[in-house]
This record gives sequence, structure tokens and C-alpha cells, in this order.
Amino acid sequence: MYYGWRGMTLEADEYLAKQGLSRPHHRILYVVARRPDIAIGALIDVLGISKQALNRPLHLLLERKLLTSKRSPEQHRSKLLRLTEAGRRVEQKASDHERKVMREAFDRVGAPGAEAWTTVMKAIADNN
Amino acid sequence: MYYGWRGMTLEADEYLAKQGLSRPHHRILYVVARRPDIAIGALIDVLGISKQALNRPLHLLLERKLLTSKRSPEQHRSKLLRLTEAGRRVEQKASDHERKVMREAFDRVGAPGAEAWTTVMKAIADNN
DNA sequence: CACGTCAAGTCAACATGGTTGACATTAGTG
DNA sequence: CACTAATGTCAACCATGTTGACTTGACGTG
Repeated sequence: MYYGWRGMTLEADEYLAKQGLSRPHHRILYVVARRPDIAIGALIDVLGISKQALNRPLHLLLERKLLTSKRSPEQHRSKLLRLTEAGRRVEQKASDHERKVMREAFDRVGAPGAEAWTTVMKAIADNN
Repeated sequence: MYYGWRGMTLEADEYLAKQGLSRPHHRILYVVARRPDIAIGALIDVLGISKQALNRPLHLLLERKLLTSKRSPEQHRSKLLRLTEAGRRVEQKASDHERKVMREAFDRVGAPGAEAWTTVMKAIADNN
């Protein structure tokens, strides 16, 4: 399982490294891609890390203009995060590396096998 | 996938923490359990970490008498590692937590599903 | 036997990705 | 105004790794 995780993320990590980014950056991009306009507090909850730990990678992404943050119109306290075009591109490319690996693996077991894999992973992940 | 890995190791990590141990210690115990009389150099290769990184956790395990090391009879240069009874107990308990989680997940998809899961994981892991 | 080499052990500096705690800023709310 | 919520920032610290340089003990061979 450990080696599985590593095998999946290896190529993506290499791509990210070329962009001067790493896993935590990708995790942020990934979450924001799937939940546009997420607030920072919510992001912290999803990632399960402290705001201080989030600070560094998040700032880099804002500087690089891969993310934008703006105050919400009415709920002016929180800031909403969104991917820029460039951010979307990076997130896509990085995730594509991972998806490619998964697709190839799924091809070996067919659709029912892929479904079984997903069921197992969900069952394990829910074990909190 | 990330959450899957975490779900699997969570309980085991909690158990290990109570013993004042953590993931690297378990990795050592796990490997030595499956390859008794393994030399230190070989252990380094299997774990894929540097000897300096191995040093700390390994020493703790020797101090705690979860492992023994003795020079090999004829090949006196290398040291052979072996679990003590206590070491075997700890390794079993920690691994049992992980195995329990997996077994429950596999139960939801039956034997063919479990096999598919394994095939997928191997395919991914080989992607080096 | 001296010398080279191999396995292991040790010391130090550093990187990464986190943690806690304390405190500041900014926006809304009774 | 006083309070609370969401965010931001500073500093000290920890775990787990890295590289490089050096030591020690056990062989093996010219």
C-alpha cells in the first residue's frame, strides 16, 4: 500500500518539482479545484493541518498567481479561494499524471475490478 | 488514496504511539519479522533510507529489547537482526490493526474484488 | 604483517512539513 | 463600544529524512 501510494504520486511529484512546487501545494490546488470559492478555514479543515502550516504553501500559490483570494460579497469575514487559469493548468497536469497511472492499473482488472478497488479504498478511508 | 492510507495506518499508529513508537519503528519491525537474521545493510536497502536515518529508531528498538543484533558466526562483519518475543508481540499487534481494517474492507467486495484490489495496487506500485 | 576494503556506527549541518502558543488585524454584530 | 469570528503572522519546536566526513572492527590478500 505504501509503495502503491508512492507509485501513484511519483510522476506527479516530479512534474511539480519542476514547477518549484510539491505535495502540499498540489493538495491545496486539488481541493480548491473541486470546491471553488472555498473559504480558508474550510480548506484547513479539509486538509487537516494547522493554519500556520497552510500559510507558506498557500502564499506561494497566491504569489505565483495560481490562486486568487477575495472577500466574499456579503460574508466579508472569510476569503474565497479560486484557481486562476494558470492554476487550473498546473492542477490538471499534476492530477493527470496520477490519473494516467490509475487508468493503466484499472485497465488490467476491467470495470468491475476498478469498482471493487474503489469500494475497498472507501471502506478503509472511512475507518476513522 | 491518501485517505485510504491514513485510514489503514491510523489505528496502528495510535497503538504504536502508546508504546512510544511510530511508523519507522513499525517498518523496521515489519521487515525484520519477515526476514529474520537480516543484516543491517540489507535492511537499509529494503527500507530505502540512509543508515543515519535508520540509526535512531533501530537503536531505540534494541534498547527496548524488541530486537537483538549479533554478529554472524562466519561472516563476522555483518550483524544479524532478529525479533525478541516482545518485539514479535508488538509487531503482531500493530500489523493486526492494519490487517483488521483490510479484512473488513475486503469482506465488502468478496474474494474476486480483493484480488482486483491487489492487482491494481501492484500495478501502481510497479510504476517506478 | 601491513594495507586495503567492507559493514557498521557516529557526528554535524541542513531540508521539509508539520506542530503549539501567542498575538495582531480586519470585519461584522449586539 | 465591546465582543466575536476569520484570517494572518511570529517564534520555538519536533519528526523524519538527507549528505558528507570520519571512526571502528573484522577480514583478506600480496
